[in-house]
Amino acid sequence: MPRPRVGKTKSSPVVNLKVLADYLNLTPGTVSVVLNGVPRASEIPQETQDRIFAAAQKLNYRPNHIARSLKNKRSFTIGILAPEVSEGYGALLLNAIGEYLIQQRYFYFVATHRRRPDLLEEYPKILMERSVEGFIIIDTALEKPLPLPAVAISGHRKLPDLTNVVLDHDRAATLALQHLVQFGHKRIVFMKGQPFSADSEERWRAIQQAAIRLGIRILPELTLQLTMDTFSPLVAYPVMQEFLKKKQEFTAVFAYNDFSAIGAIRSLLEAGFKVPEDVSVVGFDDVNSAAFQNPSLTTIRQPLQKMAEIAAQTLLDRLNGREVPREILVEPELIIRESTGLASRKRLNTFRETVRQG
Amino acid sequence: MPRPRVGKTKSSPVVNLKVLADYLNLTPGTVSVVLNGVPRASEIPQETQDRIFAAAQKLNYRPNHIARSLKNKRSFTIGILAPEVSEGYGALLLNAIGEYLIQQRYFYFVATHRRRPDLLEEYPKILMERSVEGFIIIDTALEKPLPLPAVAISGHRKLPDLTNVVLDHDRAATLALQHLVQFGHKRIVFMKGQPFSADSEERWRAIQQAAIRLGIRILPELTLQLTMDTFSPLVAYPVMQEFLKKKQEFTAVFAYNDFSAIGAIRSLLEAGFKVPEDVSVVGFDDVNSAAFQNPSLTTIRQPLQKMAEIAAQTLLDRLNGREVPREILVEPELIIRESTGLASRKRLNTFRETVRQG
DNA sequence: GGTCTTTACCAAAACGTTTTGGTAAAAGAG
DNA sequence: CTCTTTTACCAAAACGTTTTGGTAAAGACC
Repeated sequence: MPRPRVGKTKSSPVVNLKVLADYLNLTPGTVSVVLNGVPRASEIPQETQDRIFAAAQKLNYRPNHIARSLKNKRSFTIGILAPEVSEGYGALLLNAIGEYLIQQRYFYFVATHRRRPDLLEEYPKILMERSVEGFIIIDTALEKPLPLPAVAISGHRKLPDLTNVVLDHDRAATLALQHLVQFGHKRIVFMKGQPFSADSEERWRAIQQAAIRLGIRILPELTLQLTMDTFSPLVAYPVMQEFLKKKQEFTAVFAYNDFSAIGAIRSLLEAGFKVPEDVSVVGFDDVNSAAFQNPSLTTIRQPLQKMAEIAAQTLLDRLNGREVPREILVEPELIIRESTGLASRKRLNTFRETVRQG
Repeated sequence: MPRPRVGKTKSSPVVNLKVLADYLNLTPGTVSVVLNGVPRASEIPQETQDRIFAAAQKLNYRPNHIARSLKNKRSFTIGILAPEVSEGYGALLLNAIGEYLIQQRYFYFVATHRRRPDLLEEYPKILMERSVEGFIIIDTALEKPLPLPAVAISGHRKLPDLTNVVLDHDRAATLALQHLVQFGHKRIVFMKGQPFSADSEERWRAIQQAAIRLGIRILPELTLQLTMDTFSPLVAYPVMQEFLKKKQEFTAVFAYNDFSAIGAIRSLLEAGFKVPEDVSVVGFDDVNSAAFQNPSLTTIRQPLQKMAEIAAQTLLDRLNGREVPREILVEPELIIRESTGLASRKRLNTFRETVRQG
């Protein structure tokens, strides 16, 4: 370990309880009691209390959070585990989590494991060395339970002392498919999320179920599997390109998320399809930029900031000894924009032509 | 302060130096010396050292980082100040900073001040209570110097003990304008960044200078001022709408960043303009989704991950006692995609028609 | 004026480390 | 066999808090 050569640039004599107490001709213990307003502070006369507060203000005393944590065994810090701080999903969540936490005087450490199993094993431990009090897990499929209270956003494993904040995927699938059905779509391309993505399985289950209910057939030849580990539109772009080579008939795409929708649209446009005239596309998430795509994205909105807030609040509740539910369901919303439209017979035909001419 | 009711779910007896030492029939001091491999460890015979390491492994001893920080006065934690964790810019930076830091066994706290002066005043102090060793400042115009070493990304104020990591804005402006000039653009709409955005001033200065060099006139009636405090495309959408009502002649837009470019394009398309046939648009930043816009964005790429890494590395160097420069310049790159094209006379005329017919 | 309460504090231990000054015991020197 | 050196540790203090058991001094009471 390197020598501690770090420090204050200005060597202003750091004022701790000791120097504050000396200044007041009191002991640190007394000052601490008053400053923290614990019950026993009532033993101290008002006059002295005023003196203490005044001096603390004057000397600009700031308690050392580290010393305090050591003594109290509370760090007011939580750990966040995520595959990465991604542009849409991750940033939105992190921002909302951070806002809530800082209001409650908590902070967070984030460890991005890039889905590497060794890091997924290691990082929780490092975070615990740092005395985090609990975890928020984002888009991460845990193998083992964590030894501290945790809340998962888009996790689905039932694990001890873990609360899952999950979207109502059944409702989400129904909203999306209903919308497409109403526009007359029958041959719909579905994208299955990457196997490592926490939502993939559950969402796919929900889609299959909704499809049955709505009388839509999910055709293997129209089912695409995402594999690339990225949040960029690249996740779907080549997959869609490959698919188009097979010249299948279809009039709509239900993407795994907004970024895959964006990548797919890009690929469709390059191949000469028009969106939504030839092909309708539905996204998922409603990231900030979805509304500003061209065409703007019809999508299933996940209330991400709300989910983030719920997650943070639930964890803090749990940390402060309250009972919390094992699962919290949040409702999606269908946001209709420009990327979906009628699948008329005529359009289907033009579309066929397009395809045949390649 | 609430009673510390928090804790391990499983009450596995937490193993600290004391219990490890007891287990070994040694004292904590001895064990510490060996485990840390400090020079004096050579006094301890190899056999004992092996015993210690074996026991540490067996009991799964993890040093308490808080206690260690208290003693060593090193927290291996830095503070990040940013207006928010935004979707493009912020997320990209945070991700890269985090990757670098965690490799060096550092972590960060982020405080998002939403440009509120009171929070900008308060948060650095809270972060310092938490014993951060230094700061990374993102897109934040500091009023006063911070009392700890700091590195600013896109900051321009010269302050003591602060290193600025800045883009070469002169080069950036030249690249963009040259590109437009080569395509024959003369009447170019410029966007000035929000006054509170750290890059606004410097970038505008660079643009003005480059314009003179390249013989382009910056016309007041073609100069747009952004004001909205958001990283979403909404930042430019209404501004462009307003501008279009004035029916000015122009063939290109140099946006303040990618999101404002996206918002502007949206607005142009809605008004019936074609991009790039009628109007060319140049963005700035090259966020992940820029390549997947439709049309894909021609833009000035800021090497954000590189800047983030430089910032993190520089701060750590400084913290470990090395000399660091006051300013580090990074080079932009022109990424030519679909949103720019020729401004031919003919096109200008068609464009005029379009405008006249409103 | 002695005893009992109350008031207004203090002293010391503890949290889990690291660091430094010692020191018994063993080994080596003569 | 004594004296010195080396070996292999230990003991205690310190980091900045919080908490708890005390305790002098002042006041109340008879």
